[in-house]
Amino acid sequence: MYVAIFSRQQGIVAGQVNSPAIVLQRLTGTGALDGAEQVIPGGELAAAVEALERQHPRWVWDDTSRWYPSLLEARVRVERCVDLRLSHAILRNSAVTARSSLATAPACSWDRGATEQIGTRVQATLFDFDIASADDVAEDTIAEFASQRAAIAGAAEPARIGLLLAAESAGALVAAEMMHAGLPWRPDIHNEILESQLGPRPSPGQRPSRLNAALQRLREELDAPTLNPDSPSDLLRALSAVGLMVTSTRSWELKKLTHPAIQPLLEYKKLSRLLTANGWHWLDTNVRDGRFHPEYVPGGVVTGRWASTGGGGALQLPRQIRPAVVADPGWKFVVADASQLEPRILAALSGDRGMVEAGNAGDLYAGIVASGAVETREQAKVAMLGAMYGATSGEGGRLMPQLERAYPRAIGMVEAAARSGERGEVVTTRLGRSSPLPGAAWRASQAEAYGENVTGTDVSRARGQARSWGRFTRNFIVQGTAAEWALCWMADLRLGLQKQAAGSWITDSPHLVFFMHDEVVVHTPVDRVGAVEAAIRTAADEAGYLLFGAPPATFPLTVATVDNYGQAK
DNA sequence: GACGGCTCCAAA
DNA sequence: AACTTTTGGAGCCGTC
Repeated sequence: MYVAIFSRQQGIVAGQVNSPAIVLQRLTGTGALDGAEQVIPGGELAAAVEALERQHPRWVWDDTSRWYPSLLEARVRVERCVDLRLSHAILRNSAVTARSSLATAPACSWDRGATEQIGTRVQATLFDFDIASADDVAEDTIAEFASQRAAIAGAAEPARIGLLLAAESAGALVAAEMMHAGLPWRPDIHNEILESQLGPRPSPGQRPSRLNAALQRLREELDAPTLNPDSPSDLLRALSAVGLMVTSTRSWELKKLTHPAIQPLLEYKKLSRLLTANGWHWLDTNVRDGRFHPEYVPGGVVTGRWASTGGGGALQLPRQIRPAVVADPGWKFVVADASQLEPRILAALSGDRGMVEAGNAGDLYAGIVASGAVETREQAKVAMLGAMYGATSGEGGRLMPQLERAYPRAIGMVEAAARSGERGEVVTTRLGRSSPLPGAAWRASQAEAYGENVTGTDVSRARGQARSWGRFTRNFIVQGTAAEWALCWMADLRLGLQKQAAGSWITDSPHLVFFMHDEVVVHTPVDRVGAVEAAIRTAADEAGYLLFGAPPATFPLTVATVDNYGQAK
């Protein structure tokens, strides 16, 4: 059962605008109307959704981030939804629905970004006096749903793309729920970490004492009393003045040098990073009432990974400050990450039995060594990374022929994806997310390399760009399919936890509080730890099954039950 | 003063 | 000089 939900301007009389009404409309699986619409005042939305939710509908709405946060504020949770905006983005680009009307139609409002859409559409509903355009926006929801269902039905394997859209939509629900719940955060412990590294919190505009000390030592050693180490050009000049010839000021580059200035410089960089990225200012602006509320952006990365935005930097949370993530009294964190996810995904995706078996022994890299393909675990690791990223030189590149002999199907698959990208073609993940086409500049420079009056520079630049796009498409199939696995994992885990919760509110029972590409954190009462761990493992098995069918490929987890996030790995 | 490009670094 | 992917954010710096 599907229920579309959208707003409609009602009772517009000679320039007088009432508050918008909400329309609920039951739909069939093809998007046909199923019964009469229900029109309710905006203020009764939460109650109406809560009542209908008992029938377990799949809510069809334009944008989860527009509807769900206010429902959660009213303590109303939904089980399932169709996020039309996220689904549209996938269907518009996917090779498996390329011939659908949805994909061949001209660009429309569904092709616009989330923020832009919110800005224009909400404005249109609230303030636009033109009744026709207001109604267009509302009715659009049902038409779009029907168009999407037709596109799915027309795909060669509707189940796969259908699963992807369900998982993507479930991910949007998870993101909203995690934003709502927040990640438990102890400002006092965060402050202790900052003070132990930087010194006491300085007054505004002042440098912390330890940072200042490092800066003064650096200036002395370089004999540069006004040096600003935050300015790369300033720093390069000062370094070369004392005979240190470097072309960049990256830390790993500086570590190779021997000079009394290097230690305070690296110290300055480390402390400065901590202060600017996760210092007191970050704490003041991102943590309130003991919770960090990061802003996730599902589908924010071309490969299907999530992005985050809003200054919190949720997906780059440094290990250094994770000890400030502390479970509530009587609660624990169950932290689980999918071990060696991407290489395992490649093994399963390509159906390379040898590589799957190497992984099923436990440690995939050790399994590769055991097969005789390479000599050390470290070699196995750089070789696999090289295969997935497209290393051409260094040890990774050098080991590729050996790896290819041992695992021809796996390596053949990423090589084929790279060649497709170099030709300017799209590649597609297991469930049907396709890579974007390269831009006009890329095409122009490729065409130019085959034209007249070409110089060697033109050709080598074009080839370089082609290889670069090939590395992107090579990685796309692996990173994108891994993201699909993670979405299925999280979607199934969410439902598993919800089932266990037996009707209690999200934050009163075990719930997801953090997600980072291949890792989840569940905040749970101590006595529920065992059941949570079981749900996490069941969900991982289910994700593997959904993507690749019955084993052989397994996706083992590393699970830790901890009081603070810093204790996990 | 706004803006974009650049460098650097955090994560997976 | 590097030669391996995807991101977000802070600060610098030149341009408008």
